[in-house]
Amino acid sequence: MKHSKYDALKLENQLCFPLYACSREIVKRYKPFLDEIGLTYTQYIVMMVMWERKSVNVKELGECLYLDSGTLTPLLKKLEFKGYVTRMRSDKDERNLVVAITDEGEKLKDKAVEIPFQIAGCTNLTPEEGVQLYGILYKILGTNP
Amino acid sequence: MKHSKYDALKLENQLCFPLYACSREIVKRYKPFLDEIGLTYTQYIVMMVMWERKSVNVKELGECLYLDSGTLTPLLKKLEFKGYVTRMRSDKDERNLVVAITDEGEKLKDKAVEIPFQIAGCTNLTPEEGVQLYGILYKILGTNP
DNA sequence: ATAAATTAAATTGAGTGCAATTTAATTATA
DNA sequence: TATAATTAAATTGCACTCAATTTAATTTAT
Repeated sequence: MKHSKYDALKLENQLCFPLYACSREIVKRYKPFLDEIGLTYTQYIVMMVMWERKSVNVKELGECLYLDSGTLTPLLKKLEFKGYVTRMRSDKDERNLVVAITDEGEKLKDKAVEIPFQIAGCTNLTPEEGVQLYGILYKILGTNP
Repeated sequence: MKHSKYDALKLENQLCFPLYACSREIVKRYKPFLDEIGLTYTQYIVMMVMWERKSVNVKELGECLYLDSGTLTPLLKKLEFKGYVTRMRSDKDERNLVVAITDEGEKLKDKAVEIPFQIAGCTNLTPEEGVQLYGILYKILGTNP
């Protein structure tokens, strides 16, 4: 096998590329299930936070999801329009926007609860591989660049 | 620890979420290096294919990168405008668009060759973890949903 | 040979992502 | 206490990403 100083530039020698491709691939596999409840993938993970926390401000949401207000502001307006959350400035500090789940949003949880089980079979990872992957990904996320 | 039937909907119990977050995080870490050569991450992986293959059609490129013409067509027009590739219909089959690297595109490779080494230190994974991650990601990509 | 089916790109439109800037509110400081 | 610095969202603008449709070329089936 011939070597060149350019080997490091080959797609097959990258870790970033399969990570990027895999991420998009998995989101694509969620789509048919998310379509049934009318959410995009990003809206779904926002709702996951809402189902757990009931009420958060945009900053906290951004910290949970690694997203900023440029992404979240229009997305939250859509979720508000669909009736799943409310958006109100905080009384204590009017810079903060409090996002709170509605009854409709709570109801959606009962439809969404099936999704993790429906999606479970869509990769062929062993439980050990799942655990490994989880650990490695969070190790990367924990690294300050 | 209390359990609920909604546990599977918690963000911390998802594999897809850290994958999605990690992918975006890594692309973000490439940005300062890619800025120096004036490419976006997606343009960079397209150029990686071009540096290896010299000439491909859009379909092949899409298969390599898991992207479709909706993403590739405008992106390739930008790379053509920058002078790194040419775009020409195939003589044999005019449905195919042949994308070929230019001399300018080849020159860019010498600037880009440093990037994999500059980026190498940006995660704290052990070599074993890198290999594990690589294997697991390609296992997922190889799964037909 | 011609019509029907298939294929490859391009186009369209909705929805992110994100860097950079702006606006408004709050806090820290001279 | 005015002013400066900081903070939280919103806004702006550019670049994807992808489903669905359209257009044009080629194959297949009649």
